[in-house]
Amino acid sequence: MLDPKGGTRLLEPAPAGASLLFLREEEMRAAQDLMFFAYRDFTNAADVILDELGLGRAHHRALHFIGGNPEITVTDLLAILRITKQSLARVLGALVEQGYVAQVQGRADRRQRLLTLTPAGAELERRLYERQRERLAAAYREAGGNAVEGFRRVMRGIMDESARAYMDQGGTVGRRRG
Amino acid sequence: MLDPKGGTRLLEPAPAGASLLFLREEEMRAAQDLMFFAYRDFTNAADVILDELGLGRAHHRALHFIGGNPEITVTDLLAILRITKQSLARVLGALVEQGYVAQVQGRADRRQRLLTLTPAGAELERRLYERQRERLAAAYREAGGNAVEGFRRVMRGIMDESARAYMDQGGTVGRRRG
DNA sequence: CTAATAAGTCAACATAACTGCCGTAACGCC
DNA sequence: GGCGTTACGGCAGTTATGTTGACTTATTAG
Repeated sequence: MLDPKGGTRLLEPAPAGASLLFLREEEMRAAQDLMFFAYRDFTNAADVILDELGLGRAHHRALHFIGGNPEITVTDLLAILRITKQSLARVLGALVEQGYVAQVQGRADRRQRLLTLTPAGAELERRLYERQRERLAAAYREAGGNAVEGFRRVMRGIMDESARAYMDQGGTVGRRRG
Repeated sequence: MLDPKGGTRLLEPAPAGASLLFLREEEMRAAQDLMFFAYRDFTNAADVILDELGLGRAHHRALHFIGGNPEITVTDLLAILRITKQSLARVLGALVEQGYVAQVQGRADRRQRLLTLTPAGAELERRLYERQRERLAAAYREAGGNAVEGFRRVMRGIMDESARAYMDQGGTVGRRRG
């Protein structure tokens, strides 16, 4: 009654009652592989550009989320990246020094140093984005719209509640909207 | 005509004809977010256990792929992980020393040191797997079978050809089959 | 006025990756 | 049977990215 599919016609002899369990385990193991390989090759896509500039993936992540959240506070960015202030400071320091990120004092709260991409930062972020876009777009195209919707749903299910909330706000930290 | 949704009720003035392009860009940016958050929380799932044992994610990855490929050669494992010999040596050394991985000399080729999980290694790998399984299974359950198939197709499309080949062999390096 | 918050900073450390180079043993071919 | 290649291991040094804990300063808020 737990099996909606009914028959279990297997090609190999299987221990009685274990076949569904076995199939699920295979499926979960395969999912682990999917996560590893897809993420590895997705992140690799931008590495050529980063290497040229002597930047790393941490810089890319910062550029990505600052780009998506102009005037984000340091605290909010830390919450998204889930790294420590020190780790971010190193990365952010390099990005500011090299003119990719600008910091301006908050107007409502002058303790804040709001982060925004400079034109150079926006251009770099776009170049990095393009590389990953190529991979993603190709995968989306091959898989089709239906598959993409399924992909979204599963990925959403894997992430934390807080990440889901972030995505529900259209990939922003929730303040502005236009 | 390019906009399938009809109305473009934007809060900001938008360049004419850019709406479809805009939607695709939003979609691709959202996909980057999906990759980041899902992978982050997927890998986090096993961290509690790893921390207790003083191991890292690199050890987990090695355990995972050795578990899925008993008697894998060092060279094959390096090709899967795409790290250098030195990086693997550190991780593998710890796993062997702590009794999670056994090395036996190859029979056909005695230069090889075939890697296999010991019973303790298999048990640890299973504990780590269980943590990630919970997350994946919950996401799969919520999303439904159709979505899972789409997820698979998209993830497959994102990864390299060599990774696809690996997955086509049922998540093995291609030699044995049972 | 005082406590809490936002941000920055210093020092020290851990990890997981990298490079380049060298050595040994075993395989495989001409 | 010798020689080039492969599989594996190891050394030394470097880099990228993360960590902790303690401390400072400016500013906000109760």
